[in-house]
Amino acid sequence: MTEKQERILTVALELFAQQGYAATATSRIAREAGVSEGLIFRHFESKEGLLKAILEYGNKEVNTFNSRLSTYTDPRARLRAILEAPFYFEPQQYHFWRLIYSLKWQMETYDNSMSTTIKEALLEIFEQLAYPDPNAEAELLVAIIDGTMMAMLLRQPENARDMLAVLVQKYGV
Amino acid sequence: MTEKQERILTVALELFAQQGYAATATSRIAREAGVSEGLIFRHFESKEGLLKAILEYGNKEVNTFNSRLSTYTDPRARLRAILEAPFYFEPQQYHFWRLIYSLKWQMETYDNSMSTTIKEALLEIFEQLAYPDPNAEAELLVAIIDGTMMAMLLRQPENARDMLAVLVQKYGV
Amino acid sequence: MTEKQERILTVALELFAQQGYAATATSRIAREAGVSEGLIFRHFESKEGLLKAILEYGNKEVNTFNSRLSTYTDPRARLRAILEAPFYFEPQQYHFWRLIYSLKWQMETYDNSMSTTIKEALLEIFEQLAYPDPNAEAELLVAIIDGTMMAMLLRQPENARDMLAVLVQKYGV
Amino acid sequence: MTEKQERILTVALELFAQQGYAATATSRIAREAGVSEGLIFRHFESKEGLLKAILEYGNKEVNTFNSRLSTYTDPRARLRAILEAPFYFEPQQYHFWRLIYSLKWQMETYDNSMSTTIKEALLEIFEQLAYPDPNAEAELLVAIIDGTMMAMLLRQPENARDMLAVLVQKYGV
DNA sequence: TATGAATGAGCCTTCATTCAT
DNA sequence: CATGAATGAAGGCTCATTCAT
Repeated sequence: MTEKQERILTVALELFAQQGYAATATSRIAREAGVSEGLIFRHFESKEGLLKAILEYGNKEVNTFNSRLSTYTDPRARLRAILEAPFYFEPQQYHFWRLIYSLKWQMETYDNSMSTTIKEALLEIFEQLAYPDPNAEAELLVAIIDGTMMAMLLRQPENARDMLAVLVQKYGV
Repeated sequence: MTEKQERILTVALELFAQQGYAATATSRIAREAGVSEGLIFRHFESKEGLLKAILEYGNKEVNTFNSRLSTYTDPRARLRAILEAPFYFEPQQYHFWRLIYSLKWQMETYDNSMSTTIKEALLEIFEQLAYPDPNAEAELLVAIIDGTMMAMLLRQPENARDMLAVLVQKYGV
Repeated sequence: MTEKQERILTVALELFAQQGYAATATSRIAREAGVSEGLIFRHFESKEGLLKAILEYGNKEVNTFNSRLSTYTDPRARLRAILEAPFYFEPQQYHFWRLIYSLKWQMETYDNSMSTTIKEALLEIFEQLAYPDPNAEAELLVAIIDGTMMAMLLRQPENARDMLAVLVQKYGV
Repeated sequence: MTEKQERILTVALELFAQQGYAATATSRIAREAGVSEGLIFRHFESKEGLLKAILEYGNKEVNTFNSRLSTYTDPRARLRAILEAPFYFEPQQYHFWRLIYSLKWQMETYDNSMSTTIKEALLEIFEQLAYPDPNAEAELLVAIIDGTMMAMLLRQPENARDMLAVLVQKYGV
C-alpha cells in the first residue's frame, strides 16, 4: 500500500463518514487527498470499490477487538468489556464507526455480520449467567450498545463516564 | 393539499427513507408518484423544500405523542409510556422514523430538538424518582431509546415484546 | 383592451426592456402584473405574440412622431426636430426604446424599418441643403442618432442639453 | 490553453454575439465546438465564467488599442485615431464587439469602464484644443462613436469610408 | 505509477405552454 | 374572462469513469 493509496483511504473515510457515501464526490476525495482523479480508479476500480476497501481495512480492528474479547473466560468480565467498548473506542476509529452506522440506514446493507456476532456472544453470556430470557436480553443489549454508539458518535456527551457507570451497575458487573 | 401533492410526499418519504435523501433522484420520485417532475418543484420549490415539507408533516405526529405524554402525572407511568414508544409506533410512521434517523448521520443535522425534548422529560422523571445520578440516567435512556428505535427500524426483531418486558422490568415500572 | 391586458403589456415591456426578452420568464410577468400565468397566453397566444403586441403598441407613437415631422416644410427645421428627438422623448417611452435597441442585437431582427425611414428623410434633407455627400451625411447622422439614443437610454448624462447644443451648432440649425 | 478550450471560447463568442448570452444554450456551444458539454464546465466553471473568460480575452485587444493611442502626443492626431477606430477594427474582433454592445443592454452591466476611459481621453483632447464646452463635446463624441460602432456592427454600410470622411472633416482633423 | 483532459449520463431546476374548472 | 394545477422539453451543472500521455 503506497502512501497515496493510504491518503485516499483516509480522506475518503473522513468524507464518507461526515457527509455520507452518496453525497461525497470522488473528485473531492482526490482534491483533498492531493492526488489526481484517475488514481482513485486505478487503485480501487470504482467508488464502491473504494468503500469496500475502507470497510475491509476497518474490519481488521473490529476482529482484533472480538478476539481480545474471547480472552475473557469469566462471563461477567466479558459482559463488562462489551459494555465498555462504545465508551472507549480509539479516537482514530471515530470516522470508521460513523461510516458503519451511517451505512446501516441505506437499503443495500453493507454487512450486518457485526451485530450478529455480538448478539451471539451476548446470548452465550446471558445463558451462562442464567438470565430468565437470554434471547431478549441479548437483543436488548445489542440495541443498547447501538444506542450508546449513537450517543458517542453524534452527541459526544460530557458525562459519558457516568453513563457507563450507571450501565455497569444496572448489569451488576 | 391536492391528491398529487400528497402522492409526491408519500413516495418521497418512502424513497428518502429507503435509499437516503442524497441518493434519491427527483425524477424517480416523480415517476413513482405518477406525476411530472416539474410538479415537485412547483409545489415544494426544491428537493430540500420537499424534505422540509415531509419533516413538518411528520413532526405533527411527534408533537401529538409529546403532548399525550404530559397527560401522565405519575412519573412511573410517564417513564413506562416513554419506554413503550419505540415498540408501538404506528406502522405508517415507519418511513418517517427511518428518515429521521438516517438524517441524523448527515452533517447539517435537520433538527436535533427531539432528542433534547425527550432528554429533559427524562431528567425530570429521574429527579422525581430520586435516582442518584438523574443526568446520566437520562442521557443513557435517550441512548437506549435510540438503540431500540434502531432495532425496530432496521432489524425488526421477532421478540420485540420480550425486549420491552425486560426493559420495563429493569426500570421497575 | 381590458385593464389586465394593459397591465400585462406594461409589465412585460418593463421587464423585457430591463433584462432582455430571452431572460424574462412569462411567470414573472404574470406575477408582477397580478394575473394568472394562463391569461398571458389566452390574450397573446405566446411569449413572442406578447412581444409583437408590445411593439405594435409602441409603433403607433413612432408613427405619430414621423407624421409630426412632415409638418415641417423647411429642411432646417426638420433637421433640427430630428436632432432634438433623442433628447426629448417622453419618459413613458423610455422602456419602449430600450426594448427596441436591445432587440437590434438579436439575430432575427424585429423590424429595421425605423432606421430606413429616418435615413430616407435625412437623405432628402441633406439633398435639399445641397450637402456634398448627402448619402454619407445621412448614414452618419443615423449613427449619431443611434449613439445619442444609447447615451440617453444607458447613461442618461446630466449635460444632455449641452450635448444637444453642440450638435445643433455643428449642423448649424 | 488547449485546442478544445480555444474552440469553446471561439464558438461561445460567436453564438453569444449572434443570439445573445441568455438565449444561447451551453449544449449548443458544446455541440458546435465538437466537445462534450461537461468540458465547458470543467474549464470555465459556469456559463457566466465562460462569458468572463471571453471578455478578459477580448479586453487585451482593447488595452492594446488604448496604449497605442497614447503614443500620439498631438491632440489632433489622437482625435483622428479615435474617430477612425470604429471604421477599421479587425474583422476577427467583430463578434467580440457585438457581444460587448449586446451586453450593454442587460441590467447587470459587465464593465462600463471602456466608455469611461475613452470619455476621459476625449475630455483631455477637447480641453487641449480649447473647445468651448469640452465636457459636452466629449460626451457627444462618445455617443457618436457608439453610434458608428452600431452602424458597423449591425448594418455594415457600404459607404463607411465616406462616413468617416465626413466625420473627420466635421472635426477638422 | 500517476496525471488530468475528456466524456456522457443523469441531476436538480426552469420555463413556455395547455387544460380542466 | 380568468385561474392555477399540470406538463414535458430543455437548461445549466455534477459526477463517476475512461484514456492518452
